[in-house]
Amino acid sequence: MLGGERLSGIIVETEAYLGAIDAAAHTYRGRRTQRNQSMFLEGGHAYVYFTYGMHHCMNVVAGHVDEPVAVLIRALEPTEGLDAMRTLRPAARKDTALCSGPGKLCQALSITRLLDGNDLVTGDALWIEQERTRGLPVKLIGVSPRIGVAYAGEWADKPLRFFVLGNPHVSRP
DNA sequence: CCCGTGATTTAT
DNA sequence: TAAATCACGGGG
Repeated sequence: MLGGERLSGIIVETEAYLGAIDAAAHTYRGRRTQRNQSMFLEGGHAYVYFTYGMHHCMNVVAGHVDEPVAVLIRALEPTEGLDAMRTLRPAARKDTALCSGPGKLCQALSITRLLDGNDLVTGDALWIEQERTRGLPVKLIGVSPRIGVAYAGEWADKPLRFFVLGNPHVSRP
């Protein structure tokens, strides 16, 4: 929600981060810091962090308490509040550039660290609902290695990115 | 391709 | 305390 208006989209691209064993995860080897502490919450909470001096990224915590696994939301197909999103993201020249990346979608929906740790099930500022007008056939789910984790050794190549095949709002095919 | 930008982490 | 890093995005 932003100023009483609802900004929303359908999740079309995600990546899984598997906790202490995953060299690409912020919680690799059980690291627990001020930044990543919300990854240790019960599943259904948000983990929002700030990086590169200008971008935010949003994750959905996916494990139980002290089991720090999460799903990074990498792209949305925007559905409500497109005009507000265009204002929030002046650099986006086409609507497919509004939410086609983890930093982009946070800018488009005004998601910042202020929302870190929020409950995405019961929240009224930031939440996730089941998408109920369109199903997604399993055959339309693409799988690939994760993006931007080349430093992670063997974990760099694991097939942990999932996206909707052919959807133009995905960050890259 | 290269660069901004600054919080966070990791090394002294 | 200091240096390096970074789950990115925009512009050339």
